[in-house]
Amino acid sequence: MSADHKPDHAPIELEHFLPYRLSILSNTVSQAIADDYQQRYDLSVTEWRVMAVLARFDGLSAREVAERTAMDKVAVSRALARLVEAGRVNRGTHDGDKRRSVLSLSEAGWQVHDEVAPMARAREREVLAKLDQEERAWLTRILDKLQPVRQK
Amino acid sequence: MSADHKPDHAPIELEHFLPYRLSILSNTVSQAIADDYQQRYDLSVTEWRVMAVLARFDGLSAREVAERTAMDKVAVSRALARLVEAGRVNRGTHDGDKRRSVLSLSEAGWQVHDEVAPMARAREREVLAKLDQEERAWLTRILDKLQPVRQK
DNA sequence: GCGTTATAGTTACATATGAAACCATTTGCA
DNA sequence: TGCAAATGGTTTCATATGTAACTATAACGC
Repeated sequence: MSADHKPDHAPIELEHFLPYRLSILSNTVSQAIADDYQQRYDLSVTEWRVMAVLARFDGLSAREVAERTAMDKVAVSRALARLVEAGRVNRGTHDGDKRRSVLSLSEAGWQVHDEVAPMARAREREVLAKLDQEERAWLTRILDKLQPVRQK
Repeated sequence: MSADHKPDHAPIELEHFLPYRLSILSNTVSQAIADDYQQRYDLSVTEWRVMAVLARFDGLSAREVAERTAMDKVAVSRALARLVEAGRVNRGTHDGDKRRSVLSLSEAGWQVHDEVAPMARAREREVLAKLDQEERAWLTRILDKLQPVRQK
């Protein structure tokens, strides 16, 4: 009820606090997309991300997938276990290195990808539609500056 | 290795995909802050958020805390259980409604708050320091437009 | 070649999180 | 009043996630 201001304690105003705002926004956006496919395809966000990189980069190892998705290797391992189990990803062994896996989308995997990708893109467009051209350009520029480009 | 482009499948480029970028950025920023206090004060992010709103709004109920933190009531309930247990939050019962709790920071709670808040603010400044004045203004404007201002 | 160290990936454990069921109290209304 | 529906909050259960330990293979130094 009463919004007591305590000047001596300088409390943080969450609604203006960048980390908090980013967290809310990120969750809202990701959740909206996930809602589209999560139950329908029995596919988690991490699994979807793995599929997305395999769609672009065929034959990656699990470690490389982890790099490209910015997920840790355990998460990738688990996502892959489910994806292989579901027949959405083919897993082979690297010729010269038996530790490495060689991953690619299966036919079924491509089918799922080709249905989910447009939905994800559509949701992104919905979000970006709230901004005008100039704002979108600034957003890209700002994200580029804030993001410690970790492309290895 | 080979970055095969599959025009017939139109894979998503994660590194340009807004939801993905937001997710990475949000995690990076939040984690950096959490690292400052997490172990040192045995305080989780959710607990810290609860403390932050109680610092500003004294006497809230658990539900009101949930509203203000955009967390669900289960998460708030758990965070409060730990905070009360640790003696950082005082929990009373509302006069006219025995279901409601009446929450406020204890002395110890204020002490923790007064140490953590400056650290959080400093981290935020570090992030924002990567942007110039104009970019910061745009960022605020963009977040305002993307965020469906859910102040009830 | 052979032992040490590094790397790819999985497993185990402990903790976090969300959904639904649940209890207590209060509200709405016949 | 008195009872059905709503609300505040907690507990339960199933699942997700992170850290550390572990297995297998490969690379390095000599």
